[in-house]
Amino acid sequence: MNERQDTHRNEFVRQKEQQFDALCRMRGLSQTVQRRAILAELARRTDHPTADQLYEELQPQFGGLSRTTVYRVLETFVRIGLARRITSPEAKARFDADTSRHHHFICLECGSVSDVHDPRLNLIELPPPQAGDFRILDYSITFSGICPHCQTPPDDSP
Amino acid sequence: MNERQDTHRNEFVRQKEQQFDALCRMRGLSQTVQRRAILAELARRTDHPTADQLYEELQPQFGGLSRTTVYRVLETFVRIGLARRITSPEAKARFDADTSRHHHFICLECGSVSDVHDPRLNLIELPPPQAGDFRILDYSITFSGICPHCQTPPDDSP
DNA sequence: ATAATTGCAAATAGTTTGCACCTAC
DNA sequence: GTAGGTGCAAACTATTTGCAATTAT
Repeated sequence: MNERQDTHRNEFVRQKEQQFDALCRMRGLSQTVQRRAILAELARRTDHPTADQLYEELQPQFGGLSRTTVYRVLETFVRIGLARRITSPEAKARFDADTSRHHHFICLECGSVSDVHDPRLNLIELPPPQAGDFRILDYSITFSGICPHCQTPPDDSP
Repeated sequence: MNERQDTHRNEFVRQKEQQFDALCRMRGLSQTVQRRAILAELARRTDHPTADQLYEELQPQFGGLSRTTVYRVLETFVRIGLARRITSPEAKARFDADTSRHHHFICLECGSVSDVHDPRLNLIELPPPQAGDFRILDYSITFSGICPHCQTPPDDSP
């Protein structure tokens, strides 16, 4: 029943390992045991684990793995485009008095959040998909990029 | 130049205060100075402030406001539907080895995150709006609701 | 009056940093 | 051999909790 899914997953893991290999060579990064293990575990899982969850899973398998390393390796993966960080860059809660459905833009540079009022987005009749027993109550679109304020970055050029 | 915007904002603040009033009466909540002040400040701002930003802004204005209270009041606002929390419920970073564009479902109950593979979402040609000097690099849709696992909640009924 | 709410201080959770040792290339 | 990577302990930041004092109704 899960055989086909497993096959897909294994194929995905293999792809990721290859990509890792290539990226390391390209960027002059070391292929350490820790990085391999963390990547394999992250690629194998579909539940979007936290750093801590990965640590808890891997630590027993080879002693002396450090939580710190997991955090650092994940950061590296994100930097080189091998993985993505779900949820906002700065992990602090932000609040909005506007409870109507609308969307947000988050600046990757400064972390600021602004409302997105593109009329086209309101035309999209996003059909709360009832699929797979998920009871979808709401949705929101988060755009990410560079805000006007950060377009001309901290004047480094003379 | 900002006159019209200011008018709108003030109107919005007023609406919010009314809503607060109604909700308090309905739910038997106290209308404290702190709650009024935090609501007014949150409603006035459009930058989706963090609890700390609100605290820093309000604290000087009336001595003895506590950070704790700001956190608690915001939580209350969210609970009664007066405000929204941007970013995921549990504010920890989650990672995903799948770097292709796809979307997520987050369970409001248990905080689990799963991929959303609704084909209709891929049809939506979301036009990275260049509007207002925002350089939009990416976007993702986050659905929220109740996951299959949490549909029949922790058996409280006898 | 009395039940809800606040403030303080201390605890907790997630994440980062400094520095000495270790390892991949 | 050496630059880059790791582990440990300690620091930091965001948030929560216990409890006594205060305030809204």
